[in-house]
Amino acid sequence: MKNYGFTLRQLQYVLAVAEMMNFRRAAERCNVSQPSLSAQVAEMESSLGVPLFERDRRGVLVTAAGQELIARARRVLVAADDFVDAANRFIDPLAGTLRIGVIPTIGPYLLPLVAPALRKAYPRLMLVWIEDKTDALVRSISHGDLDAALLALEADMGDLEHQAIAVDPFVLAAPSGRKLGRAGAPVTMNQLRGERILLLDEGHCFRDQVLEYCSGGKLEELGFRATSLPTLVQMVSSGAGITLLPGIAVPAESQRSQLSIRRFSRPVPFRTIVLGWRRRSSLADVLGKIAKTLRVTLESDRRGTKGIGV
Amino acid sequence: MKNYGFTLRQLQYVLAVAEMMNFRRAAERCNVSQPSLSAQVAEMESSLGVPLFERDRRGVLVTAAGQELIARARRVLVAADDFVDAANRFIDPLAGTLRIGVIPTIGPYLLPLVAPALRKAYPRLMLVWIEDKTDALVRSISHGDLDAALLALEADMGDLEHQAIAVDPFVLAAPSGRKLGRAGAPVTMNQLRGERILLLDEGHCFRDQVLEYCSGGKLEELGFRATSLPTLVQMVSSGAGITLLPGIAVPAESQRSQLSIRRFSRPVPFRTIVLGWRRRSSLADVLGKIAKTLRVTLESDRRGTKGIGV
DNA sequence: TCATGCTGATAGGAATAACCTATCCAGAAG
DNA sequence: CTTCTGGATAGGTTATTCCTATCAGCATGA
Repeated sequence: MKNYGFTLRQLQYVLAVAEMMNFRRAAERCNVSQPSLSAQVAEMESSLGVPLFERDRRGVLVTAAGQELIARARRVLVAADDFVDAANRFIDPLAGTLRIGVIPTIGPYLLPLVAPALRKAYPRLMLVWIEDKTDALVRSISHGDLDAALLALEADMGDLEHQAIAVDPFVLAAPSGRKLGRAGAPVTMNQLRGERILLLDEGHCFRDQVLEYCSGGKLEELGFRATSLPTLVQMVSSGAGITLLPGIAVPAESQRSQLSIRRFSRPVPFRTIVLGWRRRSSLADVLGKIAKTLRVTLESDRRGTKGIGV
Repeated sequence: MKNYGFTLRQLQYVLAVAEMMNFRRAAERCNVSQPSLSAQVAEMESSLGVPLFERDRRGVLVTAAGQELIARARRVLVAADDFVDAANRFIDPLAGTLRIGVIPTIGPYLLPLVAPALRKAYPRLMLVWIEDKTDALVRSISHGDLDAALLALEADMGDLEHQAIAVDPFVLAAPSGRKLGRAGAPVTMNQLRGERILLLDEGHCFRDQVLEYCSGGKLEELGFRATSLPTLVQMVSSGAGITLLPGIAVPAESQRSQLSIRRFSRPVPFRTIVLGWRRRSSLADVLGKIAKTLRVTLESDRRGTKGIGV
């Protein structure tokens, strides 16, 4: 039986240094004295035979070997986290804290709809929601900083396991004066030719989807950034152009008087909202249950308000 | 920064107990005294709050939680192994030992062809070959007992990453007297109807492929087991029936005088020989290089002897 | 120029964890 | 009723990990 020559704690220390790029702050973060941490990191480097950091007087540099090994160290700790999570779930399967990410074009609209149902279904489960763009969330999940995320299936989700929650059709938002085909009839993609289509900021997967669907239209790069859907809608209602909106955002965003919301003709553009998590996460079955709760909640909700669905 | 409450060594101990189903032998395997191991396992259980084993007087039972947690513990250690491997490769990228599995219908025929080239290309690399059936090899890889394996792509390889090495067309082996269509012309699948097709033992992926290709033929379950291709060929040459052979085995197995080897007409049945390894293995790039060496060696070899290829 | 503040490394001693040998206790087998 | 085989317990030793205090190199700013 081989001796690993390093401990989980040493891996934590190395990770902390890599993250903080500073031994003192890393030590603080780990609740140990700086000499202890220094000693452990040095011990680890000598037992591996490879230096991970270059100690310069003004800070820390990560060596090439360090880059590679730190990523693998993180994997070890993610697996270890998973192990303790699994153990805890044997004590109480539906207790503890879940950190769930959600993208900005879903979060503000979906969470109010589902939060009460989740609280009711899992009273001992503390849900923490973190809003960020898809790629940041996916990275956080694989680093073990998040347990799951609500994403659009159509975006690049990396290697996540997932379950569908809802289908979210897109609609057209135009200034209320603007005529597009026969009033009330579904809008076709052709009718968008020549229109100024306003886009969300870069990094939003919803922007990418709109770009793909509207590749025929005249896409407008704006002088300033539309950092959120409310901003975008504000611009549309003041006559700057038209835009697409996810159906889920309509109830909240269509309150504006200057705005006209129109359905698209088939094939209706849409996205699939999914809950995704790390492959082989110990939380997989709890997350599966939560996904189901979300799906059921939204389905029954849809029958009431016609908010989401195709 | 959280405290894991357990050490890598404790995980090793738990794994050893799970494998040996006996504390004393597990301790021996870990080179510690039985009380030390017992104490560490108990310590771990209490810090997790979940018992992993039931100590019965006549041995050890694994609890339900144990089953689940032991699998996850193994993943932690596989990640840790990977970490040390990665570190070692920074010391010398092409040194060390690689344990490579190979299936019985490939090993005896392919290894003699490639071993000299590998020794020449990677003189500081010690290659250990382990022969077993596909599912056992795949399991060993994911347990970290093997680094890679030579398999048929058409079999169920689980979640392995892989690179193709060669395409291996199948041929027909019949007793030399037997007539099938025009002599010398390629044999069609239809001409096999009514023939007694002998099959390899269960568990060989080659058997499954033959079953799939010949689903129209009259497949013979034999009274005794054909545990290897030489056995099978022996039976064919003594007139018990016909069989399919992988092309790679032809040079070695066609020496028998009573045997006639025939090509198939298009579409020629074949398998794809690949080198597969654990996803995100730290050895991925070394294994990639080895795969390339194998591919190149076999290609140049083929141009010489017409052994493999389509 | 010289104090000050920031890096990380070093020294010595205290606390903790891991280990060993010897022994114990309970059930199974002879 | 003894012996064997399972694992748990006791007490002392060794190894590891940690702490505080201090050092050394380099930058900044008075």
